[in-house]
Amino acid sequence: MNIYADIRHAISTAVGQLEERGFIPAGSDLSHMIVERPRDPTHGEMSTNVAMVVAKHAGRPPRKLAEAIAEQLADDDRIASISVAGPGFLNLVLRPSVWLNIVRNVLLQGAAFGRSSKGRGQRVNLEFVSANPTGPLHLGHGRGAVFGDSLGRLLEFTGYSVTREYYVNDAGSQVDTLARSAYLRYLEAAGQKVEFGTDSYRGDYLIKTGQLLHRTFGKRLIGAPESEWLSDVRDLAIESMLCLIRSDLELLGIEMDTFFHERSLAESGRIDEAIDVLDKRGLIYRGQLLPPKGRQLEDWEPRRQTLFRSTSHGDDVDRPIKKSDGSWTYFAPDIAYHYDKIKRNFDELINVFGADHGGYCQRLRAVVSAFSDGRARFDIKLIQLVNVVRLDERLKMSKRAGNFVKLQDAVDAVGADVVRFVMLMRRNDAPLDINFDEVVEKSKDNPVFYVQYAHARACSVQKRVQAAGIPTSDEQLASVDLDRLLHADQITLARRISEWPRIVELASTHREPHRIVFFLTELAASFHTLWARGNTIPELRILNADDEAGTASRLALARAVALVTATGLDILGIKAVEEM
RNA sequence: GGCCUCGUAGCUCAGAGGAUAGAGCAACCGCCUCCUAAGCGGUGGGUCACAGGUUCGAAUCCUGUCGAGGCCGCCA
Repeated sequence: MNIYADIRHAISTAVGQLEERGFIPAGSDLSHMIVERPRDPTHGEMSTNVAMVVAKHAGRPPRKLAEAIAEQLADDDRIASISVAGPGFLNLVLRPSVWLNIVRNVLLQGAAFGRSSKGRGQRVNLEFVSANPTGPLHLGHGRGAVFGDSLGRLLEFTGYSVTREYYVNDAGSQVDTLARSAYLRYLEAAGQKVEFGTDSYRGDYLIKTGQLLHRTFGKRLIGAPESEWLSDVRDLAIESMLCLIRSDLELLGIEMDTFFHERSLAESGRIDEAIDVLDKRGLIYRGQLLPPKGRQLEDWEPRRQTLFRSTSHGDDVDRPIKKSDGSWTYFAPDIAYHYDKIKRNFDELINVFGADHGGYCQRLRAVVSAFSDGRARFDIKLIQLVNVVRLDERLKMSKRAGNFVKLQDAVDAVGADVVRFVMLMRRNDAPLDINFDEVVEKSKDNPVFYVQYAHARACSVQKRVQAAGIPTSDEQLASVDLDRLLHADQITLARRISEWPRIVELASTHREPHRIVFFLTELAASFHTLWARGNTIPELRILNADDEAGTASRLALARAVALVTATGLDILGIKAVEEM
């Protein structure tokens, strides 16, 4: 139940009635109508711009139109008062019982409150993380992982069917580098002294892989030419890195549905197949690219290459799919990969990429557009950098530099819930600074605890009452008289709770899980406010032994807060704590 | 040079084309005999980078300028 949608519907109906009466011509376009909570509380509890949207079409001044619509709405028993303001806003105040009934609904629906079927079961392919299988995940990967997973939960909550997919880059030269590095660790495990070049992965996470190689192959690979061991070592090293990555993801409660291996594309001839499809559409040609301007390439020479005419699908320059030696570029398997996604018949593709892939978006859009004749919905969410801030020090993470912060270290330090929450506090396209000192603070400076604390407080009163033997199941609370919750702070809280379905819908539509975080913080604030008010106004204290009926209704409100908070945290992939 | 993402309070950031642009932090002043003070209330703080345009109305949409970060053929 979304009260904003309900009232919006009532207003649409009112406009329809005015059309029927001939007050305004038929065919009003209400697509720009907004029904929202005004920022300024003196503008009522709900406001709409409908009169201004329709004014031109209606050929009447907005204020006159607003008055007519207000008249139509006069019989609606949900509306306590309605007024015309400013250039033609309609400001509504609803009867308190409307908000309180929503609270009752929360108790009846529990975790299902706010759930919707907006997505109508549409199948979404959600690709995220997709980090190269050459080492453990760092914080930057973690941000993409948390974002992707929470977005998946959000979409599922709103009626989509989500496939979480990880694209494993196991075919490029970086996995050969991985294999050579693992081989060095293997020699080390066999008791040899080795030296690591600058072009190898020197992280100690490969030590175990080296030992595993030693256990598997014994001394057989020592001194053998690379051509004899590379492929075996590579396979084992990749598998070992994927284990590492999977366990990193597990730390955050993330489980992928599909690991799609790049190598499977070349092996099954699917790259040729995909390029063929493009070729038949006249999008593949041999040609020469201009050198990038404003940037010095020392060894630049003009070369003829096989190119994809991405410019005919919105890209700003055509893209090479083959190197001059005739082998595929990185782009070619990606083309095949997205061809495969489209053939799997998803209604929508969403890719979660790191910011360094920004320059890659347009050509991928061109690919998807070319394969689907512009019909497939395709969204790329770029995840900006994560900086770890400690005092004035900002350490940028770079995988090769070795001074990156491992995801696992962060989770060990502050816990998975805190890591997840912090990662989701910013829009995905804004850089994120994490101050680990602040994030473990147990105060309102730390939004994780602020939200958790609200939930814990709400739970604590319930436990006390339960201990006293008073029944407090959600069902029982749903049947108590809520209409006695008439204090402004109580109604404010009920209103806040009522916004939840709308927030969920907005977050889902925009694919922005951070909106959930902001809502939960505001909900917690409203609850803390009411709670503290109980210190000065005894009637607002939730528990009052002399007033059982009042206690039950206030408890119902608190329980609704706990339910919505827990539901919201669940979308973020965070456990709500009951005691702190 | 081109492309991408941005530019909002001292700091970190929200902001479905709507009204006098909001939080939190930091600063200052208050609130525990009493449900978790891990909390609450109050005060101060703004040329929404800049300039045009679109319209009843722009932080939001369009164009340009400036600034930050990211990316730009045989790396993935």
